[in-house]
Amino acid sequence: MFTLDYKSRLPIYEQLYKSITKMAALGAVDKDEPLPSVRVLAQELGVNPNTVQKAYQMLERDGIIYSVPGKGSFVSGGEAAILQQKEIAMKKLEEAVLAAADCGVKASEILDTVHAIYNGREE
Amino acid sequence: MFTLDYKSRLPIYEQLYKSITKMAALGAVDKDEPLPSVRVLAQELGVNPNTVQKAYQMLERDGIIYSVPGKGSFVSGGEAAILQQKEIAMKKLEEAVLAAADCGVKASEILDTVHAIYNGREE
DNA sequence: GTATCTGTACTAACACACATAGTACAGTTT
DNA sequence: AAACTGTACTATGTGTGTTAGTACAGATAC
Repeated sequence: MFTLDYKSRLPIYEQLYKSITKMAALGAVDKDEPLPSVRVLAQELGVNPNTVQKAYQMLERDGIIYSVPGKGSFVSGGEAAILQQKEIAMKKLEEAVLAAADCGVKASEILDTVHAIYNGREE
Repeated sequence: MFTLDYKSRLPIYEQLYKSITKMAALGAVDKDEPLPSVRVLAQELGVNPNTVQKAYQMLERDGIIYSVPGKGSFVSGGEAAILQQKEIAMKKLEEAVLAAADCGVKASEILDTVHAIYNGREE
């Protein structure tokens, strides 16, 4: 269900956070759908329950999921996730464009790249 | 000369690496211009000489600078730096565009953003 | 030649964040 | 009652980044 890179510089709990946020944003999980329990997911991934809990807490703090003691954790409506993901993407886009411009890349080259990516997506 | 974020998750030696690479790529430092010595720069930045040396070693490994024992460290021609920076920027661009597309951002919106950035740069 | 700079190469120790291990408690479900 | 859920807490291990200190050889200036 999730793919982790245990050797990444990114902490496991952040990888989990990003994974679940992305799934929520893309609609891969439905609203109010239950997530695996802290203990179950920890065992599935081969990590400590504390690590999963940390990710869940961050997700709840940001409105991506909500947790009910005794019942479980569930994905909220995807709006918060979508907005967050879009904001991150646009910020990264701006950074990349500015960096490319600094290196002398022409606007046309950037635009061509964007076109190529969009064309490659729908075929 | 350099701005460091001592609390960043990015190690200081990597911040230094990126700073110097960017300066070399943008022509802010000339070819064969001497860099501050390991010890001097360390004192200026308030860090350990070992940390600076680590950055210099990585820079030399990647052809951004060259070091001569007994003499000092000097910036190479900026070509390697420019190529590397451009490659990084284009890769980030692709990532950002894909992420934005996943969130339902239209191609036109991306293109508008790119245009806005380029227009904002020359005025 | 001496002093002082340079890069380079080590070892030892400290600090911090991440992750683990274990325990405990209250609420929910069966 | 049993088995699950989230939550909270302490203690411990571990790896990485950083510091501290020392040492040596080459280059430069006096």
